[in-house]
Amino acid sequence: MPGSLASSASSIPLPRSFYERHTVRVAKGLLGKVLVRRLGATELRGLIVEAEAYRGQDDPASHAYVGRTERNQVMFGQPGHAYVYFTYGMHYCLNVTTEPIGQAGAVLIRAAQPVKGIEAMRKKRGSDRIRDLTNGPAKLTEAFAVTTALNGHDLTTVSGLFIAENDKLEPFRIESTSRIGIRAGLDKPWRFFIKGNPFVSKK
DNA sequence: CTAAAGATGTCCT
DNA sequence: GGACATCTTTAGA
Repeated sequence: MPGSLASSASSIPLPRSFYERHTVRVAKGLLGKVLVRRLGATELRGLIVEAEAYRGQDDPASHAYVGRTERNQVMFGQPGHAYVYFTYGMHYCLNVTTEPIGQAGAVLIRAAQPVKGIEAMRKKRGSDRIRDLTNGPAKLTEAFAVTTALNGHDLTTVSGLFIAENDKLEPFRIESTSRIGIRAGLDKPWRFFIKGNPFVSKK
């Protein structure tokens, strides 16, 4: 698969400074980066193709809109950590924290393009179709075995879960829409995805 | 293919 | 008690 969008060998985590910025900027910046999951001898990799920005007081769609609570506290903490929550009684969602300490912010990773460990993802998902493996926030966490056990996990060191730069990435265009599955804050176009990528959720 | 509805646990008022 | 940053299955065109 030389030259393909999916090829990447980097295992260097993105630095803290990448995350310590305005959440919208981080959300756009994460497109094309590589989500890496290490489970013993198995390594899973996925190219991030869709993400949403959630901020704090100025964002009625955010968990942090109501202020600091036990669930959302990691959104207020150090940038570059995983914020994982459980929703709809059966699903997990993976976010990465943004903005300086004390300021709430997180980016929801909504979809990825499987790059490595596809067979392992198939087993976890119980699905044959590659396109259905990671084309949605809860599908992605299931394929990557992400649960609240990883809530607060630091993503800036090589470990069981981190995000790396992509070595060989073809140019792409970013498209934006309002965020999915929310009632408030629909005016903000804070959902970003790689235009034309088949692994983007919805359509 | 689209649309509708059910499953199910946790958070927060 | 209501809402929920979702997915799957089923029914129908």
